[in-house]
Amino acid sequence: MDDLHSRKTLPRLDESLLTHLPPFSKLDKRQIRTILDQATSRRYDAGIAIFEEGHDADRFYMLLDGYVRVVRITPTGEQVTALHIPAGQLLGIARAIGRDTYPATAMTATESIALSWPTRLWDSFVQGYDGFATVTYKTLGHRVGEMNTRIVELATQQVEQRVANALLRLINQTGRKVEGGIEIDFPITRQDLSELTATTLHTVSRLLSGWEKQGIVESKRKRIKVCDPHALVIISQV
DNA sequence: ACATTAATTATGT
DNA sequence: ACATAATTAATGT
Repeated sequence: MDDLHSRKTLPRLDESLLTHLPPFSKLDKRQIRTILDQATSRRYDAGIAIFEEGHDADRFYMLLDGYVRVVRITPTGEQVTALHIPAGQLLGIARAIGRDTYPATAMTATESIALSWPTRLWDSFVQGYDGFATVTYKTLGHRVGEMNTRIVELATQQVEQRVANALLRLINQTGRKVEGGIEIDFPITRQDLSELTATTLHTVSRLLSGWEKQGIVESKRKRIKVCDPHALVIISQV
């Protein structure tokens, strides 16, 4: 509410910001221009809530840089991370699934910047822009699919397989190739991993220590590198 | 098979 | 120096 009127003379956003991103890739320059002119851009520090579960979904967002964790808070106050969203994807699109409040909280995992639009523009985006609807519903479908498989994992697999799977997904979606392995591209703690897998940070710590001795992973504080993805695949399939 | 508790050590500002 | 992160062992369900 109080951060909007500080943007009178925006350093005019460049059109190339959006031209490559799937939801907008089919649009011409003029369309992108009007979309950008309606957008608000904002920078977020790491660990900040972009929006919170249950609040009025007054805006929807396009993450331009950084990573965001979609988090749900249980009645007992624990956090459960539903999924991670990398730069270049939409978030807060409650309107797309017919809601007027956000179903979860979006926390920045890194310093991030995002564009946002008032939710009342959503319908005009869907109707007026070719490819916007199909692409967003595709990523939406992908997300529920992922959450679905995670639910199955939580119900059927045991802890070691779950964190192995979580690590594999993380390096697939947000992995960065580095010497001798793939590293997760944002700071992640054992606590974070435990929230992803519904276990404790202690168990995660033990597992990682064990894997580290076997040369499967390597980790410093807030950094995890997977050296032998295949070994994790084996573990995850026991 | 895993959580909880607690004590200890390491690491980043 | 201080807070936050990670490890480790012991005990509990």
